[in-house]
Amino acid sequence: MTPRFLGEFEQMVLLSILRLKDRAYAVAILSELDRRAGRSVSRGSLYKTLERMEGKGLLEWATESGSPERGGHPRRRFQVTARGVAALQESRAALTRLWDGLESVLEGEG
Amino acid sequence: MTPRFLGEFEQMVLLSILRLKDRAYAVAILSELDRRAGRSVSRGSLYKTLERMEGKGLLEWATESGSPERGGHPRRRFQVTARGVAALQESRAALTRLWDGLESVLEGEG
DNA sequence: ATTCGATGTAGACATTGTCGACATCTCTTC
DNA sequence: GAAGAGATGTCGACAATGTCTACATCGAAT
Repeated sequence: MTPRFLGEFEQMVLLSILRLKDRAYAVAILSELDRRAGRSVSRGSLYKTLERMEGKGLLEWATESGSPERGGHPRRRFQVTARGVAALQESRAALTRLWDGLESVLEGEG
Repeated sequence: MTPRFLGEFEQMVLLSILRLKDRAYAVAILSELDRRAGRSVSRGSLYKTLERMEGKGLLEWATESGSPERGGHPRRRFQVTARGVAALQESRAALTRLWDGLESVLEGEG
């Protein structure tokens, strides 16, 4: 099993977790994705991707027991592993190299 | 059918074509992908992706009749459409927004 | 108990990513 | 002029990702 490349959604999810630091809960990731990347997906989609990436060792989570105000029941806090960070760095480096020199074409908002 | 996002490979292929300008032939794209993104795929993989993106209007091609020195038989020259460029801009903008502020984490080469 | 809001799970299916094998077309070279 | 070789391109199959909807739970407020 070759350590394949990150899918584009996987990349965004990992990035969102990193941004949220210690506040990376599923729902928060969902809204970060929506606000930052204009990407709104269902919870199911997110969880599936989260599970798959856990299987690949790109992220991990800790289950926290019920918190007060909210629904008061356990939820998971996600965290990107060192391996996940490395994968992110590679993806970024590759894209950066491809973008290099194309700024004039790639600028502008559609 | 929602005008979905670009897959990560699609993104790289489009970018390679843009970089090659008027020299975007299949084999050239393949080596650009390899050199710039460290991504080596088979010709079959590339053609499949090219066909699919043509179907989505992200790129187009012109068939050139046999050239001298080479195998002397027709080959296709690819070109990214306005729509493809727009998709590329969106993907880039989304990633940029997610990366913003994470430079310290994303730098370094694994 | 019933409903509600916050979570998480399961199963199904569409889209992308990836190959290897096969088919063609010319130019060489016997 | 048939057999190879090199450059293209085409096909069919299958694995990996992306995506949804429906369903199950738990605790709080009814």
